[in-house]
Amino acid sequence: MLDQRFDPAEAEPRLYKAWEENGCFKPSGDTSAQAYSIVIPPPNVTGVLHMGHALNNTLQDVLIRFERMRGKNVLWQPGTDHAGIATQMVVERQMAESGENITRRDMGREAFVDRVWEWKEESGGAIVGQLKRLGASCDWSKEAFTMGDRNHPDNNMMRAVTKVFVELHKKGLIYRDKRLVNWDPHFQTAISDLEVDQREVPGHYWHLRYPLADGVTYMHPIKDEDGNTVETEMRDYIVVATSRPETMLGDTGVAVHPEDPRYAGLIGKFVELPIVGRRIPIIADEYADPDKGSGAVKITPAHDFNDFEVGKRAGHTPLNILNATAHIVDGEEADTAGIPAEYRGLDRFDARRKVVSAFEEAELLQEIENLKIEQPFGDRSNVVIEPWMTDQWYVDAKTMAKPAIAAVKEGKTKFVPENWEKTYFNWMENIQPWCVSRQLWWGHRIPAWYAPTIEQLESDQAYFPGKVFVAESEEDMLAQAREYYGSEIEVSVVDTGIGGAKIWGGGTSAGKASSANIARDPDVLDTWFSSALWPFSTQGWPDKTADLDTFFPTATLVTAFDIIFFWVARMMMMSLEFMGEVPFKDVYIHALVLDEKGQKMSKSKGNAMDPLELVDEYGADALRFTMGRMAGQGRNIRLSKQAVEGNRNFATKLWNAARFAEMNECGAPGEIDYDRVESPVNRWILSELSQCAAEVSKGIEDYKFNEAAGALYKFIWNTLCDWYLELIKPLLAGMDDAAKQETRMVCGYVLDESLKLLHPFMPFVTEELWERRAEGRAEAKGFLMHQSWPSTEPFTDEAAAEEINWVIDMITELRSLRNDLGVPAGSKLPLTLVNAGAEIENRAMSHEDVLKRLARLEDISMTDTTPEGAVTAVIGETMSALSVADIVDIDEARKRLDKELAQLDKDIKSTEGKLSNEKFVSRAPPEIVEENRERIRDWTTRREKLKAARKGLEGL
RNA sequence: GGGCGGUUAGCUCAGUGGUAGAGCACUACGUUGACAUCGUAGGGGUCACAAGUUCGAACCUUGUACCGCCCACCA
Repeated sequence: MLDQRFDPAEAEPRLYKAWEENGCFKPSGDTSAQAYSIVIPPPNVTGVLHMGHALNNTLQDVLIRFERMRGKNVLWQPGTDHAGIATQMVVERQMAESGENITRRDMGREAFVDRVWEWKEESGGAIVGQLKRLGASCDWSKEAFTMGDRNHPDNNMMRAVTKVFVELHKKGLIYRDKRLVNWDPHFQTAISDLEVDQREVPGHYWHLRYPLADGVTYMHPIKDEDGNTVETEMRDYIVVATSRPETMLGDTGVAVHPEDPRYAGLIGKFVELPIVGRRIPIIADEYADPDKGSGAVKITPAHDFNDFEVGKRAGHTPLNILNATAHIVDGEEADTAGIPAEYRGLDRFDARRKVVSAFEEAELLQEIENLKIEQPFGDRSNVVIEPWMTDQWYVDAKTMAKPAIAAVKEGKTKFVPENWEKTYFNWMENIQPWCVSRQLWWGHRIPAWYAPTIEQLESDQAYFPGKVFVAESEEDMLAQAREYYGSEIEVSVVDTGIGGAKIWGGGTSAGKASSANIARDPDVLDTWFSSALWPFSTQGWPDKTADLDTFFPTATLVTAFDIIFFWVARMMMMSLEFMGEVPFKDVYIHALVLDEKGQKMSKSKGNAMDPLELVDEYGADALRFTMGRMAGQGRNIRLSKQAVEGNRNFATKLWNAARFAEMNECGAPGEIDYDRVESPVNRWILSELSQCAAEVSKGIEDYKFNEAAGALYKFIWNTLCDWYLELIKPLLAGMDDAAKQETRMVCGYVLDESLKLLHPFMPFVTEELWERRAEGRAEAKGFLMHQSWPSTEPFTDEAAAEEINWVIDMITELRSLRNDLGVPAGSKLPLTLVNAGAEIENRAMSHEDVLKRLARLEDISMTDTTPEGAVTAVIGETMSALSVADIVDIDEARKRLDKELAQLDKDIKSTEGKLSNEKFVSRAPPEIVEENRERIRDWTTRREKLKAARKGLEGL
């Protein structure tokens, strides 16, 4: 006997364990079947399941369970991402909080990395357990990690990353370059453009006067509000504006537009840079916009991306004024830039204040403008990013993007919804070199080594970068080195163990002429570098494996749009380069999960909903179904607790339908022969079922999860429970054994088929019912999750549908009538059908039990003449008489008829108008015209009957 | 500055040319041994605005307004 209700808290862990222990998530291995694979977007190993994960993984699991039931050889590849900065951050924080009073630098690189591994093994990957609670049917035996397994240093994940780096380097697609990067002074590492957030913050423009050198003056025009020059003023200075005054310490020039008449005479002259006293030239460059600010712009090539380009054009050597922690430089660099002692070592913001007050004191501060400015912030550190000159490794993304663009253009990979292709193209066509080196310790170490060149060695010079060896292993590197140096020179590998890009900038003393010290690049690769290989590295690449053959390329990638650039684009590039194929056929981009007010959920806003709490409260099925029902294409999803509650109720509804089936001995018949089903109500539900099956399949195939889930909701609740189960009650309680047997069989069958259709969305409650409806069935036939997907062949019986729909309409209208006329809910009415005609009379008689039961009728009789002293109404097209005694509100009956007559008149009139329009009749498709004609005929008949009924009410 | 999307019932949203829909909320009534995590019935919308295309527009076109988001080096 089924319990009163489903208990997710008890059932879900039990069912999940059973699936897992029975290897249900593994591919079927049926090589004759089509392979279907999805790689999970690997959550950070530090991650905690949030709503985005819940949506993302629910949708993947729906696809996976659907295709598995359709008989494909299915793999859902799980795993986690080592998440360089995030993980290093977590462990460092933990160390700080533990009171050990030891920093990562105190520990040294090796010990720290060990510590991170320990953390990963002990407390990392909690999210995996959370995915299991959602019901994710990943093949956990294949769980992967972007850093591989430290106990097997030869693991393929490590080899894959190294191989890719080395080969790209060989092809010239990875190179070293010294240029401006986005430098994060908090983490002291370079980050990529994508890891920088532009945020609007309150700020200022300081308008600074730079005195002209050599006594030069010029006439500056003063304009009025309309832009007309009203007077001119003689100036011995030029005004520049900046939001970062401290950068003036590194200015190498002032640029004006070559055609700006105001400054034409100043080009080639110099300004005397305050504070540092350096003479810097006024140059002409089109970058200077005459309409912005004063039209003159200070140029700081070492600390601004635009200025870098301008400086390069003008032949200026960039002057670095900041160190890795964004303090003003000291020592040699400070000497070069002429930075006064009192500025050296200052924090950048202290330096800013000091610079501003120096200008103020010198009466060179023309104006301070208060406004909002866009500033770059590190997306993880939340500190202001500085453009900074460093040596880094870059991937030539521009070259690699070309095939990736073509593949989408050719339709080898499709975006769903399609409009995301635009976003993809826009990004790819304007792609910048991808900075892949990070000054961190946690990650894939760059397989590059630096050594002195032979010339440097001979002259005992400091070397940097010297000779660069890029190799898949230290042995390979040493082989290269021996070949390079010859047998005379001894080679030894040293590990400086110190991170930070600048270590190479200072120069390292060379070894003696007879021996060369070689040091490995201390930096690691951007986490996304290894994530980019995920679709093939997880299948064993670079080894040739059976899994790689079978499951690459994958079928579908399911992800949110915010990851298109970080991940999708890079997987495309890497797959095409190394596998010669796209990594996935479809990219389904789903919505973001927002709160009820449409705000992004975040911990800091305090509006984050915890998916696990919802699972605790309502069950995983309810949350999953909610996600499914809301996952249309494009839109954001606003999640509310109420919605989840409603879908929990849906699960309860299903559960109770199963209880009803159990009580009425509607068992599990297995396959049934549709042709032998006779009763219209049973034939009708079978046709409704087949339609539902088709809609669910189509919905999932087209990634219209909301349509699939909506069809299920409607079928199970509104069709199956509200009507079918009610309509068969008389049959199940009746004396006709044949009909009873047939109905039990069909009811049981439809319920089982519904469980299959619902399973991808609600795996737990359906699996539980599958087993509970026929004890031991799981053992005999296997789990529900391994059953075959229901047929989507249409089964229709129009006659049965028409008949049952007539019954449904009749009941609905009678119920509505009773309500409107104030008939007490408990009282049973006698119903008389007037001149109904043979077909209707037959229907009424064959469904008498159901009509009486569901419309609360005393009895049903037929007559040829309108009865005296009765209230008549029109139901469908049949005039029906009800005894006056039962009707509480005759006035309401009149009103009801009047209202309906008025509406009918209006409808008829407007449709007649349409039909009398010659253009409509001649140009509209004939079936539409006919539809309108028929409508008028029906309405007119009905109107006649309504009028007669209304007349009958006059005297009452 | 460029791009994308949105505007339909009180709320959250479906609905891509043929009589405006669902869930929740609301109102009334609850009887039938699957279900009160429920049932039955009901109220509620010039589909943001304007012009156009069409026999016919929530839907196609153009424009306007407002709201989101993404990308971009404005001193």
